[in-house]
Amino acid sequence: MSTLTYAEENYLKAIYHLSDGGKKGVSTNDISGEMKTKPASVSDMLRKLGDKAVIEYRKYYGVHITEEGKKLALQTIRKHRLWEVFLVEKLKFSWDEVHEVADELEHIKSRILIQRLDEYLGFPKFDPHGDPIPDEYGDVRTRPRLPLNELDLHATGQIVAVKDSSAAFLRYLDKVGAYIGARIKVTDMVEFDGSIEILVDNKKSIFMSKDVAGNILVMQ
Amino acid sequence: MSTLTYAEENYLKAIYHLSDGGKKGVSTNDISGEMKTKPASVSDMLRKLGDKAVIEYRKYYGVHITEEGKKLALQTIRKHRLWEVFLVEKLKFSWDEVHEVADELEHIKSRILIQRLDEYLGFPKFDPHGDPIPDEYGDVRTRPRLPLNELDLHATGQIVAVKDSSAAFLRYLDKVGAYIGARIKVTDMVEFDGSIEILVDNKKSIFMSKDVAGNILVMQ
DNA sequence: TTTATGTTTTAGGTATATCTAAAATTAAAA
DNA sequence: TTTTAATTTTAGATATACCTAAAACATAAA
Ligand SMILES: [Mn+2]
Ligand SMILES: [Mn+2]
Ligand SMILES: [Mn+2]
Ligand SMILES: [Mn+2]
Repeated sequence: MSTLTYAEENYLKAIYHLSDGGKKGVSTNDISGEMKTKPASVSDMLRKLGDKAVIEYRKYYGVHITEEGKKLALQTIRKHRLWEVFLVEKLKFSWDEVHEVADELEHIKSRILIQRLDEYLGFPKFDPHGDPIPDEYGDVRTRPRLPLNELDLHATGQIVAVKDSSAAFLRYLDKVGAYIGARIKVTDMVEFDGSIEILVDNKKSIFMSKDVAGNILVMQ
Repeated sequence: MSTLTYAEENYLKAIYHLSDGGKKGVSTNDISGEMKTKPASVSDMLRKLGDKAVIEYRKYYGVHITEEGKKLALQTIRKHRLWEVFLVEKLKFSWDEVHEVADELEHIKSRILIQRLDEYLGFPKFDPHGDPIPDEYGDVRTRPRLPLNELDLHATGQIVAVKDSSAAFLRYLDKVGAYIGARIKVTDMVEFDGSIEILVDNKKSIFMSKDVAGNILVMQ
């Protein structure tokens, strides 16, 4: 099992996410957009990742992640999400501040560090954005979840994650009082633009656009 | 204030240590030995560090660290030592396991991270090896300390730090029962080779070579 | 004061990770 | 089926961080 550089880890993680966990192929342009590097740089990197057998690369036809690549990507994701939990739970970061720092911390190479961190945090199963934390072996316990805008009128559910975890979106959620774990009920729907009104914890009413609702994931 | 790469931070830290905190000049060969890179690579790096004005570099005559360089080196040292405290105090690492990991963690760029970590750890003043942790502004509270082998017979003191913090030496100290904070008394001295016997906490007697004693720092 | 030795620098090369500009390829439109 | 447009790759640069081998330099020894 060859070891990856920081840049290779970042690309592989991007490919894993873009491929929806290895289900779809991913194009050079998609990766370029995600990584904010030029398509020419992506082509270079894909050749290298192909040589290391973490992706299957057919020129001009995009890439698929291999089993080995999936395993390595999940290790990086595990580290990223554990560090996010640490930052929020222990260092009192807010959930919109953790991403950049975790993007650096995820590359620290030490098996024992991650094992001890996991233990120290009480073996958390989800990160501050509701995303599942893979275990040591790369197993992810997924739970069924769907975008809030797909709920029927009067349906109830619980907010379990966000699709968009940009600082701007997370701060907006803080402002209106939506949070992971909140119990919600759809109290109104506007046919015209798909915007909805929800009741949070049987207390607070929030009105939101379809766009916002589409980035909130709920469990029914 | 230009920003440094990981490699530049590592070299600057080495130069700071080798120069005894900026007091002495440092040679290319010394740096080469410390960094385990070739002298030719060191010359390259010195030119770059000179351009960034963190050292004063006169070809063939070694380098001196500048005020700006000292400040930056102390920031890296601060981060290194805070992470070491975290690893030992929170993640239950032993003091001989923390160095390599802290050598990676020290490069994470986030002011707020270090502030919060410092706070979370209770603003520690010394790392697990007894070395002082510089504050945000690079101020170091030093305390007078001398090698144990320089103590007179029957003198008392307290172990406050180790000079050599290699895993082998630290594990040896664990084995014989010497630790930071221990109160000691020199109970015997062998003229011939400088080896000594000390009494730890008025309980345990330890016999050690001059070499070992020279790597233990005490406060009287 | 010249020579020898050790130290340091330069010259030139490799590997990673990026870029721009040009060429190649695929896929869509005419 | 040919042309066009979009995508992707290659070619050639740049920057960092290392290397080996050769040249330059400082200093200690003769
Ligand atoms: Mn990253
Ligand atoms: Mn997250
Ligand atoms: Mn380091
Ligand atoms: Mn230390």
